[in-house]
Amino acid sequence: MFELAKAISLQKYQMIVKHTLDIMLQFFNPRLIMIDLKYIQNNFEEASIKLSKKGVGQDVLNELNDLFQLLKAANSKYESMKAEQNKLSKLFGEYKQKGLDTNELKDGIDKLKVQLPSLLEEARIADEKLQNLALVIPNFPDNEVPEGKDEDDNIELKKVLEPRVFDFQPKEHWDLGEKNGWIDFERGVKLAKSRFSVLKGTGAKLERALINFFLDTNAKAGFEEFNVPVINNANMLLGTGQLPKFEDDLFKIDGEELYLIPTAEVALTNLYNDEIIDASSLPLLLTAYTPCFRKEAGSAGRDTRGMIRQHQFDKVEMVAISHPDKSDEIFDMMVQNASDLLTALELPHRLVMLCGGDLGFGASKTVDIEVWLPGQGKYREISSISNTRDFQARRAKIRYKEDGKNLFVHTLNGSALAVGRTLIAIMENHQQEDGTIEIPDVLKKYL
RNA sequence: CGGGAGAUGGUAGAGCGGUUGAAUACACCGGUCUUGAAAACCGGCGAAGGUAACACUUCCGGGGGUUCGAAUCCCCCUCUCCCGGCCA
Repeated sequence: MFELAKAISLQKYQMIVKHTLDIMLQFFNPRLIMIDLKYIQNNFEEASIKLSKKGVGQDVLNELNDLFQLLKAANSKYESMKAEQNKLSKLFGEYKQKGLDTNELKDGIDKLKVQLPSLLEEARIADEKLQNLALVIPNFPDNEVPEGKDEDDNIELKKVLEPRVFDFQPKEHWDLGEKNGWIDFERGVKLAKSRFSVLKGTGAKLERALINFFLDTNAKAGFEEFNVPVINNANMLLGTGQLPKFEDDLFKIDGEELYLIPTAEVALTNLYNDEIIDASSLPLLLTAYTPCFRKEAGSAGRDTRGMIRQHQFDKVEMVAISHPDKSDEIFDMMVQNASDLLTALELPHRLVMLCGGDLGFGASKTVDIEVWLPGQGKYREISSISNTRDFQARRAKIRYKEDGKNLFVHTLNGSALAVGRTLIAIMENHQQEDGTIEIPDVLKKYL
């Protein structure tokens, strides 16, 4: 997922957002979409401890709180004066109807009208400043999320399946891919640029088989299949948290406020953008296959060889829109479902709880699933399941109605699974000494 | 890309300068009736902010303007629908 900016300072925040937000606000009205300011205000200590896990300094929270107070003060000043004006205008109408003299009223209104614009402007500026800052504050991590800086501080929860012992030197997937004629790296680069590749023959068929296998299995777990646009507008990317902070990671359509999605999470979650869902229809379990597009801006030099880190890759994604009371339960189910997919493919893997520093921007809790790659002799991420609690729901205005009240849902997302990396894992784990690859039984009926 | 129409609450659909946050219908929720359900009748029913609760503010696609006052008038933008061209 996205790299979290470390050691974030106020100035850096303001610089990062200014440009993108300016552009976006030309096209979209700035609705009040942000983290829970009231919670921060009422639980300042707790909030700052939580956010420090994600590297947010206390100065940022102080600034946020000050802006919030400023906005409230400016608003109430403006609103009471506006109320006065509305009252007089109403009277004006009545006077006119009765044929009374309105001159005095008009004078009163005129006096108020001189002051109103500056008060409104004051409130508007406070609101804009507040939002600029609030939109780049990451989600609060759960209490169970371990302290830590980076992936070295993540905690292994469990291992599933023992890595196979090879009686020969296992090859890396790029060797196997070329030897079997499944992957053509050169021509992928020719067609687009580096970090693109071409699958062919059985490689291409396996990719398709995996997609179908994943979708079918997810359906059995209760997820409804969707086919969604892979181009989404800026407002949707704002809703799930990719914008404004991570624009550099996205492919943008030239001249339009449209982006290629970096994950189907964006489209699936935002299906319910600005909607109020009846509590009785929760949870909504959604799944979709899409290609995903990422600039990998911060990853220069990493995984340049092979198919691990591409600008375009296939993924089957799960998304859940959940009642707040049920999201932990659903989270566990999603982790289990993703893990079961790997088990069915006979791929050794482990579950890892991400530490605060490695947690994504919108996540309050994330479990990564890492698959064993014998060629590299390492576990590598193949799925990432996150509970964002109400973080995305607030931004995307996804609510549910219960007992007449509108409340924010919880949203969750997780890969099930990254298709290209699964293909790699199959090649490396099920390779034979002669370089051929044994296809797992569950896939055979899909070929 | 060219020509026409439109954008109002969950949906349909009135309103076209004042007390209309918005008629009406359907949907939905509560009640009466019923063994239970349906029907009928009565009542409620958009959202955000704000408040202890009221008050109050904002929102009729988005932005700006006219006016004492705008869902209603004017300008710009976006989107949708119909007709024509192009095209999977």
